[in-house]
Amino acid sequence: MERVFIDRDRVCHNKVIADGEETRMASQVLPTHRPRLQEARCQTCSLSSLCLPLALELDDIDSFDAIIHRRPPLKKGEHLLRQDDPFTSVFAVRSGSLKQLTSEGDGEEQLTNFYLPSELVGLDGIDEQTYPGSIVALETTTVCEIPFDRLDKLSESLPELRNQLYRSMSKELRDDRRMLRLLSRKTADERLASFLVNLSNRFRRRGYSPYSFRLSMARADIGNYLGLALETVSRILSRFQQQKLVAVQGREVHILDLATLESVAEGEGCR
Amino acid sequence: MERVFIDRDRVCHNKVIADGEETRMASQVLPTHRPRLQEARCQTCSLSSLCLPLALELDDIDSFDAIIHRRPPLKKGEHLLRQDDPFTSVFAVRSGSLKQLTSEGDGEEQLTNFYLPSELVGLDGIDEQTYPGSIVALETTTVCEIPFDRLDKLSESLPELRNQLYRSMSKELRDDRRMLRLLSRKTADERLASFLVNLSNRFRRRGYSPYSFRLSMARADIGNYLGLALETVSRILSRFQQQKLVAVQGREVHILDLATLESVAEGEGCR
DNA sequence: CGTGATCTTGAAAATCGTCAACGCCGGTGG
DNA sequence: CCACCGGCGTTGACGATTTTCAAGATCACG
Repeated sequence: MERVFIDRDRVCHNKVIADGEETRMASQVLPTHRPRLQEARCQTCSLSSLCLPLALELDDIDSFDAIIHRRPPLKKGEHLLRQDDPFTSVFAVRSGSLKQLTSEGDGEEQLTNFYLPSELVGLDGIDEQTYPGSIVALETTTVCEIPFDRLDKLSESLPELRNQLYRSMSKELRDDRRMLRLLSRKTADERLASFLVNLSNRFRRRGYSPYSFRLSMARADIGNYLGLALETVSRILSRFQQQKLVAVQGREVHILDLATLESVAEGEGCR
Repeated sequence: MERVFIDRDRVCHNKVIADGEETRMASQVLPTHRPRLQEARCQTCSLSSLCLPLALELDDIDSFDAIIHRRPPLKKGEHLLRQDDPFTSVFAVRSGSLKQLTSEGDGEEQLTNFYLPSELVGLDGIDEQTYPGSIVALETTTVCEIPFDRLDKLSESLPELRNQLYRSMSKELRDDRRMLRLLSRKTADERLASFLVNLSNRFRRRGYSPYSFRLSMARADIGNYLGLALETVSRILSRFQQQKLVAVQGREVHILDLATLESVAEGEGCR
């Protein structure tokens, strides 16, 4: 009756935590003349190798840096923006994490994305000039605001920047397709495994341990995102734990057997 | 036991048929010197108001038109490109329709998108410089090939073109989010209703009847796309027919009660 | 230390998938 | 022209993964 694991296919695209170091830097906004929030510059940002200015020359980074607005940190649960707000900017996550919530008609909200440091928020607002979902901080989170009209203008003269922008959108499209596949063809076990593997990969890319991390989202968020009831998420995590694939307590995750987890995510194993 | 309809929420993003008139124009490729396949120009294309050059001045359309390659029509079942082919171009659908198939690992293929006339194919290949899925014609289909490097170059000097490109990608992102929502939270009935409503809207936008159209895809394709077994698709279409929401015979669809269909898609009605 | 949010676990219900058989349509070939 | 064949679609019955409902347990924060 009970399957050890389940399987069929693979991957997904999700996103989580990582309290970046730069949280400190901007975390207290002094009264009067703002103590150079701006001193956080792209040139010194530890994410610059992952972020939009990735391919730019130093001089060009300066131009790019000049159009950025740093924002005071968002606290857990605060909105960066709300669904249907007019589109003005895209945002790069500096530290912390965000979720995107979309509600249509009356129905409840669908969690359509998690955003981690270096990722761009808001690209899906360009077309209709409004944001298609609300963006909410999962923890203390800092973002860089990039006014889109100025970014567009700048991308005219900086082919590398333009290219990076195209690539960011393209990557998001590709990730979405993976997610479609996950929701359409994967079992609950495969979804959870995919989710964990994806997180692991994203942490690795950012220089964090791919084996130990803290989930910044609740079980309900995970379930909402993966198209599962939160109880199902909980149950399967427990089972993965029994099977020694992971050690989970609360939101702290340790991946014990990444290889097997990957094969579960891919739908190999049984069936 | 049997629910009349089911419901919760709404929308999706899919695509279908419409044998454009320009199919004729390019449909026989004569031997030697090619009978001016090129005579199909953006300036005379009936889709120009929906397609990339949408916002361009006449002169600029000429520049754009100059980089386009027209291709001989694809026959039903033929590949426009295959998954993992190197990314070189994006394609605008002139007539007919296409589907995108993505296979990962060993698993079977997931149908991730349908493409209708005026829509752009291949934008999700920019990032990794390979196409993330195969593109297959659902019927006789003609496309315009747009080499991406030249498009990118041209977009440097044509802000409207650049903008339109951003918007196309952004729209696809937004549609994907809708689709995520569909797969994640909607019942089978809601999915089918969403699918039909979405098709209806897309036909309307293109000047075709939103009430009568022909599906260019098989039930299996619809099921694959919506994350349902093809039997489920069939059953629910039958039920919709009983309920006088639609009249379906084979691939011919007549929408009888669009309003109710929309409310089913939105998840209103019961529950 | 208490209170509410979050998480876990159990049992029952239900939607949907799988298996299977049958019918329809179009095409091909005799 | 008719018959056979294969692809495609329909319908039924059964089974099962997952949801729902419910009750506790644990955690986090004040």
